[in-house]
Amino acid sequence: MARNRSLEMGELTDTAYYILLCFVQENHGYVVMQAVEEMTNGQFSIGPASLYSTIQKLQSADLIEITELGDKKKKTYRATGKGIELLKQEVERRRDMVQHAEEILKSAGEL
Amino acid sequence: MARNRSLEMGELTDTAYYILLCFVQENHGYVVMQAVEEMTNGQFSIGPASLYSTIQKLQSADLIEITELGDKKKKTYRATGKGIELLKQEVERRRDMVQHAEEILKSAGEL
DNA sequence: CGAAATATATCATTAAGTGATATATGTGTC
DNA sequence: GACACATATATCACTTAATGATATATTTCG
Repeated sequence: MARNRSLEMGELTDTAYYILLCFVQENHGYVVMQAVEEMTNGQFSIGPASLYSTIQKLQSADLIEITELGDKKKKTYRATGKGIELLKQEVERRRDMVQHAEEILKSAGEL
Repeated sequence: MARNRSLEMGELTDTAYYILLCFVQENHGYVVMQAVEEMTNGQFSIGPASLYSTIQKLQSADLIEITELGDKKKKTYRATGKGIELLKQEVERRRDMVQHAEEILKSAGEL
């Protein structure tokens, strides 16, 4: 859902949502690719190009931050307070999307 | 989320999701703009450019069909069987996305 | 050592979303 | 009947998001 200027608008695309979610815990970028694949049983996957370009955007928007650990060669990231807040908001928005659909499908006899 | 080739991959962007949802009931395209605005209390909105370009894509993918009514001047659309199935699947995917986030946020003490 | 997994990065391209704008029809009202 | 306003559809040019392909270190372990 490449919704235009989604971060500026306070919206997360599915890709950004999953990446931000993985950084609620301090993690390497690489972990995201595996974790999302596993979480969704392969339904959704994020490749390196999407991963690292989205990480840069999340960082610019101050939603994640680099957390330098002992060794300087690997980078780890963690969601900022602002990132956590946006994530919660976006969880809520998706919950609403599910509810909207349930109502309409139900009243059409499709559920 | 402008997830690339989302329709081919069997995924709906948020925009496509809401448009398809509005066509569970037979409706004019125009209704979508108002209904989404109202449903989401203005949080999410779809302009004419997004609306009609997405309608064309949904139609090409056989997810909605034109239903010619009495007067030939207005077009109404309705989700196809295939469209309803994909919509249900995408509702489920979003439900999962919410659940994934709840688990991680909860175990991080953020919920 | 050598292979495989881990980890990060960039380039060029495709797809999605949008702002701006145009146009026609319908409805009510003064 | 003229005017304003909402309804309804459409397209162009542009920006942003996502990706495929590819490259390159580093680490782990047999």
